[in-house]
Amino acid sequence: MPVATTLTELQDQIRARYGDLSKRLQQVACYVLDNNNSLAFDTIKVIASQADVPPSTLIRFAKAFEFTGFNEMKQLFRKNLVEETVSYTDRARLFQDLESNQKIREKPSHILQEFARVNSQAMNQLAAQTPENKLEAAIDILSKAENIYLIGLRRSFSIASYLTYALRHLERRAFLIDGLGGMFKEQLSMVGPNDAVLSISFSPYAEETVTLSEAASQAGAKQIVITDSQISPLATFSDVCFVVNEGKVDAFRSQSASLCLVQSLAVALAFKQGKAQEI
Amino acid sequence: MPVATTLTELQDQIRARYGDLSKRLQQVACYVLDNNNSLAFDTIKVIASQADVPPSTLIRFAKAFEFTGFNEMKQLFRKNLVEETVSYTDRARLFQDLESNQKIREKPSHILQEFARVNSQAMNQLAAQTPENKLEAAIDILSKAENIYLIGLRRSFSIASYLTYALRHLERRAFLIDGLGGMFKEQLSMVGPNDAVLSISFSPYAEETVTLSEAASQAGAKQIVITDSQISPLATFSDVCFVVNEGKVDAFRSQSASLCLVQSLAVALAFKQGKAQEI
DNA sequence: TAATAAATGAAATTTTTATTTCATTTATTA
DNA sequence: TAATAAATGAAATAAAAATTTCATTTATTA
Repeated sequence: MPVATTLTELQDQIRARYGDLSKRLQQVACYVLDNNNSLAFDTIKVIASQADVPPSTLIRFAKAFEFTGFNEMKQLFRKNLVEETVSYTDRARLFQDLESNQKIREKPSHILQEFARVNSQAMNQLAAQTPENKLEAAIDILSKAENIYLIGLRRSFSIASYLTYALRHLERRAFLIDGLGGMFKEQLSMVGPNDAVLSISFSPYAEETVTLSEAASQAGAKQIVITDSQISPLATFSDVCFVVNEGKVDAFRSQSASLCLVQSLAVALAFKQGKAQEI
Repeated sequence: MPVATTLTELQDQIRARYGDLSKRLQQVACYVLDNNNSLAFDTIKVIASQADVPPSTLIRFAKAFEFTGFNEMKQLFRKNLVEETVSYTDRARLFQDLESNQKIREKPSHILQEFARVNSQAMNQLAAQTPENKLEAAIDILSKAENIYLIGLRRSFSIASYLTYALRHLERRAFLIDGLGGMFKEQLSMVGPNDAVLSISFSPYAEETVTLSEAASQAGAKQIVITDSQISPLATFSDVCFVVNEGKVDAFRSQSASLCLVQSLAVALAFKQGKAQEI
């Protein structure tokens, strides 16, 4: 029997062989099957005392399932725990380590596959980590705003322009600050306390975005921010701040999670307005 | 200031004191705020090398926030990860049971979760169904084109604008047809046989996109098309046609798969050009 | 039941990890 | 700019972990 590479696999193996294990190993098996978090986090010593066996038995157990040591087995539990929440940055790095074959890494289909994988993970993480009340707060701001200004430059421009499109379809007064004709400031000059500004900016933070956000903040407008770090310069002015951990393939940062967030906001707003029409 | 007892508390403290920290400690602060999973799992050595500081700095950081050592701080991250996983699982189950409950279906967090799920599926399907040779062909066209014109209106504008941004960063001569000043035709008037046109359009197909594509085709330019059906009007003129099946939440069609495709094209092109710089 | 094999656990050993120390660099202040 | 303080990082040390060893117990079988 080959060594298990996922937690599910391992659990199946344990159940299959349970009857043949010695008394002590059965005791370990029970603990292992029922305490995933403990296995992921605790040291051998702690696990041993909780499962009421000596440490050496744990190592015997791991070796009985073809692992080179207890730590190797432990990795399955960690991987499993992380899968639901991992920042895809870490995963991508891991993948690089394993996948040293340059020829394969550069194949377009492989890149597409990697992006799909990485983006899935990033979006699921976003969904798991974004608290209900932040979303509610953002939607509340958007639904009450007289005018909504969208700021997103360079890399973030596409996201901002999508949201503008969606908001317009919801018949909201949405204005995309695009700096056409160099008129950044002019485009925001009418912003007031009844308005909302949604800014999107990722490192390296576009200077104009920060300046404009600050200006809007001083004008008393409500601020929603989408950014990539808790200490983004934009976070300071924000009423609601979404920190999005985007996926990466090599050095290439994705945008999917941000797009997903923005779409969700638009759809939730549509429901709130009772306008469930197509976007 | 008392020692933090939850991750949120710690994050607040870090943000509050960020400005007063030394350069190295700020560097640690950034890493700590943005890499929860790494903090929960990795050893000091690993974290230190990823944050690019010596191990001792990490311990200084922990002590600066009143912890007795780094491990004490680490516990907050572990606790948080475990709690998060639990609530995530619970939520998922809850929604399955109550799928028909309108109140829940309209909750923003549910919408976000649904989009994440649906988009993951769509992207993975895209990756699985897009043949290598189509990708190769598209990249070949892009890499040989003298000028690249991007057409995407309304819903597709954000995707087109993202690709324009990416191509510009790869130092390709990319031009976004945005119809500024009503000059659609004029923007495309210079297109010739050595150029490529990439059109993006989904049902209902924007009339201008179809017209422009046709014109470009007659001018002898290579055509890459991203659309949602084999029988899209654009498919006719195309040299390479990607059919993307986007995810939907209720009637709301997503864009993630298209974005994923477009990013993959850009990255693959970057590799081909040997310019693996950040996009 | 005696002889043998398998399982077990305490303790020693090895390995890894966290922490401290201290010489050096960098920033601040007089 | 000299003097002083703060910050830094390499390397030593301390602590803790994982693993192995081996004497002892328990089970198996001739």
